[in-house]
Amino acid sequence: MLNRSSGTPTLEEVAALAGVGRGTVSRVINNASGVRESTRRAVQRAIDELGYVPNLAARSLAGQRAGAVALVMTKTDWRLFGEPFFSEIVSAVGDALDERGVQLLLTLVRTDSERQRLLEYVRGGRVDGVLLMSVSAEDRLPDMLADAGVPTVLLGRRSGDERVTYVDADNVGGAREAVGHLVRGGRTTIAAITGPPEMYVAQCRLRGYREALREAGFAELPSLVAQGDFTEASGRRAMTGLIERHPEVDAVFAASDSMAAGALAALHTAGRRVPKDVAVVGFDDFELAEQTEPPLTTVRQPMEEIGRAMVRLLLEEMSSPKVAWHHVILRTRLMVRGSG
Amino acid sequence: MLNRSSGTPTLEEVAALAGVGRGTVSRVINNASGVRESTRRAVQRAIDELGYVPNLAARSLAGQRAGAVALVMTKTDWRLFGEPFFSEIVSAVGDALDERGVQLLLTLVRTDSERQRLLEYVRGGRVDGVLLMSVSAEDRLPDMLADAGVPTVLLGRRSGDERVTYVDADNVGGAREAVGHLVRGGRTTIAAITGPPEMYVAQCRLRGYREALREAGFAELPSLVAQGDFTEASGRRAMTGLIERHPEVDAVFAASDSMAAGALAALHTAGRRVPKDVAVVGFDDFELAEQTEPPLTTVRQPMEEIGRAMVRLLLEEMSSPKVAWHHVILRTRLMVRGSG
DNA sequence: AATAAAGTTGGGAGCGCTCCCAGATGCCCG
DNA sequence: CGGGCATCTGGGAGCGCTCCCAACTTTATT
Repeated sequence: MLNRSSGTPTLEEVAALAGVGRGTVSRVINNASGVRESTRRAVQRAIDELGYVPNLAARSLAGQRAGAVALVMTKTDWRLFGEPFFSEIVSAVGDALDERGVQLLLTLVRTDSERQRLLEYVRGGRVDGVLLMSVSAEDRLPDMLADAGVPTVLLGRRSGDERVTYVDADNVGGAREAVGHLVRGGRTTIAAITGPPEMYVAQCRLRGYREALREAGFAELPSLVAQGDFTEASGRRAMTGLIERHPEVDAVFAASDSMAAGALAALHTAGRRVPKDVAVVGFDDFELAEQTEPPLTTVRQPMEEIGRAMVRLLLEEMSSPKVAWHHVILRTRLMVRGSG
Repeated sequence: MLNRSSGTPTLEEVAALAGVGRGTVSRVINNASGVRESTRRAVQRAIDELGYVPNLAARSLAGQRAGAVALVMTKTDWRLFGEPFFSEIVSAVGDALDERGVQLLLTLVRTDSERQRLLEYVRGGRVDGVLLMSVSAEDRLPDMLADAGVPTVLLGRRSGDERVTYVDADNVGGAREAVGHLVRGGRTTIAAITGPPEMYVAQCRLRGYREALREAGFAELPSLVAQGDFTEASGRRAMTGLIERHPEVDAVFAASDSMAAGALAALHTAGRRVPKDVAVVGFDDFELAEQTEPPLTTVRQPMEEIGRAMVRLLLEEMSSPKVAWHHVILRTRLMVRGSG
């Protein structure tokens, strides 16, 4: 009985209308090769006429795959959602996935029970792979997923020898470029405000700062490095201390825009003019960066590319038995604005 | 052949282990009635032993429903994601849905093509219902979904006579309470900074302001009402104009926290002290509100309840043939902080 | 022109689950 | 102690699709 013209049309109905078999229609909608062009067109016409949309459930059931991947973010990420940083990645990931006909499941992991549920989800075959937004160094989730045999790609890495596939920006290079820019601008006493030392990304950015100073032939004063925790308040505090210790400071590299904004505030309070007296450079290119007074010079990560790379690696890992960890490091770009 | 002990266990394997039929296991995992307690326990034991997780795809295919709902947000919403406003709703929605075993699909609709894709998705039966975050007045998406026969619930309404099920906060009441608070604080020249007049939510908040003035027996001066567009910059501009026109202004009700923050900045520039010279009250209770100097007194919407109500209405509409539009208006709460 | 080698196509056999009905079982009452 | 009714339980019939192999066409080769 194929003539029930009610409800959503099925593949079988398309086949009947086009006068071909199910297999052929399946090949057409999956863009598989081995279909004569004329046949393909006929099938396509039938699809359009019926307004056929493949049933996802049937597809996953028969195909033994979910046709969906999870984009997991932790509580912390959630906060940052409004930032271009994340929304751009999510957009890029969404686009790239859509092109492949893979569904994106945005998943929020805040508590341990939610983490457990994710694991269950994944093991239950509801998703074929997992994309993890920034994970902290002590988070074992990536390893658990890997152990469960689930294709996984990380955004950023937890340490220098990450054993899971990841995509990261060139934090060292970005920081070096930023500080190099300060050097070329004639600054001679360049301070740094770093992130938590246990975070790999903070280590990288600090390393870039050091390398740039060395390249410039500057001595490296430990007292010129103040530690923050990536928040605005910590940036303010760090900058205040820096001014006290080194009143002669004429530039500062902050390892995040938030801290740079804090530094800006502290400099303002201390009566220093930016960029005249002190140049400030941040990192991330958050929304915030364009709204500060003056607008922040900062290092931008190629979000679009990062998102696309993550998807590419994940799909690769999904299709072929995992043979290796892939690591992709993407170049950053210095956005020169008013602050330095 | 049931003894292939490889891969994910199936319902059939659970049934075999428990010594019952498929139907019984199905009843147990779906919490259906009509299973003897002893049988239920035996099945549960088998489920635990095998670590059985139902296959979602098979379930939707057989059950003729997707078991998922989409939470749709527009480009604008995306921006606001970091705000408690949205993340709280998403959390609440996610929790409520999880309890019902329904999957949440976070969907981003930025372009027309994405809007088209959503429609296709929905029509393709990939989701059973749609939750729409703030939609603008001229957006026809809700109607299109309704026409397609898809259960839909809106957050907020597009106009006074919205013909789709929605959940909204009591914007009028919230504004009235905020302005009433200003009145009780002894303020006599209370200005308002409104949102775009074509937005229903802006109209409501303005109405609340007017009602409160009327209640207090104050005359309503049109020149005391300045228009903004919910952004910080517009709030700053509006406040500057207000100060020029009415140097005697001693309080301002801003229809959003962002605009209130802008007003704060403008007042600061003009040398007015807050709350001594001018009291400021916002609306939304965004993250921002606690960080301003001084912290912003504002109107908070019951996000948790809003999210839960949306889910409840959606599930209701999904299970029963749509017979009526449901409208739920939730009470707001005035958060009194330092600014007024 | 015959035969081999590609290139195409149809459709059977499930994927794991829900729905639903027939059959089995248990229980109460006369 | 048997009939009748309510309560449980088993399993057949799909849900719509992909995979895959056999069958059929077309084209190239000798």
